Amino acid sequence: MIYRTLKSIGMQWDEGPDIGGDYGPYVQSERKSMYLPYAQELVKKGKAYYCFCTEEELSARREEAAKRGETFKYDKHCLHLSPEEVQRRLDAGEPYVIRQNVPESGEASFDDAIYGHIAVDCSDLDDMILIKADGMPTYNFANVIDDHTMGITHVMRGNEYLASTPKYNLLYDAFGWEKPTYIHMTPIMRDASHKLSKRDGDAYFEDYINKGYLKEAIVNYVALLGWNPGDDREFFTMDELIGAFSVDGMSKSPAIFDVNKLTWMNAEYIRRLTPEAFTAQAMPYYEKAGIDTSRTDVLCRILQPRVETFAQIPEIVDFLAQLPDYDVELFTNKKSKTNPDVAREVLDMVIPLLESLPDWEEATVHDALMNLAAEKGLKNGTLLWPVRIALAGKQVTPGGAIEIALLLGRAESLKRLKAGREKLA
RNA sequence: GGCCCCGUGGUCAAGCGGUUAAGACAUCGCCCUUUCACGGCGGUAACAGGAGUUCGAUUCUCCUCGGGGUCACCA
Repeated sequence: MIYRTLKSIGMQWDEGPDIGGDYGPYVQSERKSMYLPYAQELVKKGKAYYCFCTEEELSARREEAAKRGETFKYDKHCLHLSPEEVQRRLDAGEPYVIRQNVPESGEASFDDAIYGHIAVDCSDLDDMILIKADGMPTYNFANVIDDHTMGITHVMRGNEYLASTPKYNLLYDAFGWEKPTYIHMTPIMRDASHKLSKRDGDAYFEDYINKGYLKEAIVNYVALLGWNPGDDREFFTMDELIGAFSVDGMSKSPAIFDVNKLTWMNAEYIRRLTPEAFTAQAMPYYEKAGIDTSRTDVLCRILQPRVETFAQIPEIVDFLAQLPDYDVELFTNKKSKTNPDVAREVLDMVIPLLESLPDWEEATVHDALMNLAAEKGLKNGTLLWPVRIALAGKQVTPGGAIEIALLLGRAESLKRLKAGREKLA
């Protein structure tokens, strides 16, 4: 899913398990044999040591410490084993792990591109396990070896690693390796205290796509979470994003994901679509709504400025497919100066007028209706409100009476108008 | 609990010792109008709290409070 998502938004990578590259293998299980020699090198340098303490023993001690309200820290017991004893136990095939030998005092630190200098006291650090009893490296260790052997220069990752990075850097120092540039980033949050998480049921990229959001809008919105370009620009294509990006604009504090603003931005993207692009994106939703698509020009005109996500389309146009069962009270509207009595008179004039029209072109329908209003000295609204209600059977519609008439076509329009007149009888 | 990090309106987010504390979303009002939108104009709304430092703190320091992260033979 991650590959799919990255590809669909146009993100590319130079190497990886899927496309290969010069620094492979890229799958952990295919690399397992390369870590032990590095750990042994550390042992030789006195920066690591063999440990024969069992897991059971350790977890018992950990529990005890927890009971006393203390933080458990390995006491370096096995560091003090004599070389001879270590060799003897190794030869005897006793299970062992290799632990990092963290100095008893001093400071471990690094400089993060966003957070600056991060330092922790070595005395607070535990001698973490580098190689497990099964010979596999722990993530902590593999992470360092992999980054170095793969020639990684910049590490961008979640800031949950902020506190443990100084400890990893002790390893770089022990090997005498150059450290990468670290850029720790805040997570995107659901609310003030929970991060956004697909696992916890939060909607993710593909969910939004399925809800009718445009991928460009999602990328644009998310890019602005935890980063700002240094000016007031808000709309970016991927290329513009690449050009404008700088670590300087990244924020130290987490940002809460606001669907509201995403939705607004999506609406902006929709409005900027060409009519052709809009129609192409909207078509599946037209079909879902079961509406006639012979006038996509009119559909686009009324929907494009109104819709915030494509998924809203079926509900908004449902009345086109089928006239809802509506109440005559809908014909009442104070501002348009209309009520059932007025509506009856209006429909009595409009129906024969529309029946007599030579064609059903927009200009023809429009002019006929407007001229009638002018002739009778009626407000446009007074004439058009009843027509729209009879055509749509709904108080709120996208577009006005004329547009709806065009979408419905002559026969259906007249049928609905007459049905409306019936209701008013 | 120890250690690390963070803290400007409801949300995103400028600000980097002196500002009427930007802008955007949301919200409210007005205008436009053929309903609803779109669009235009305007309003409400913030420096978590307390001590310092300084002529002057949103900005620097410390403490408190709040939130997050991390303390595995998981990654």
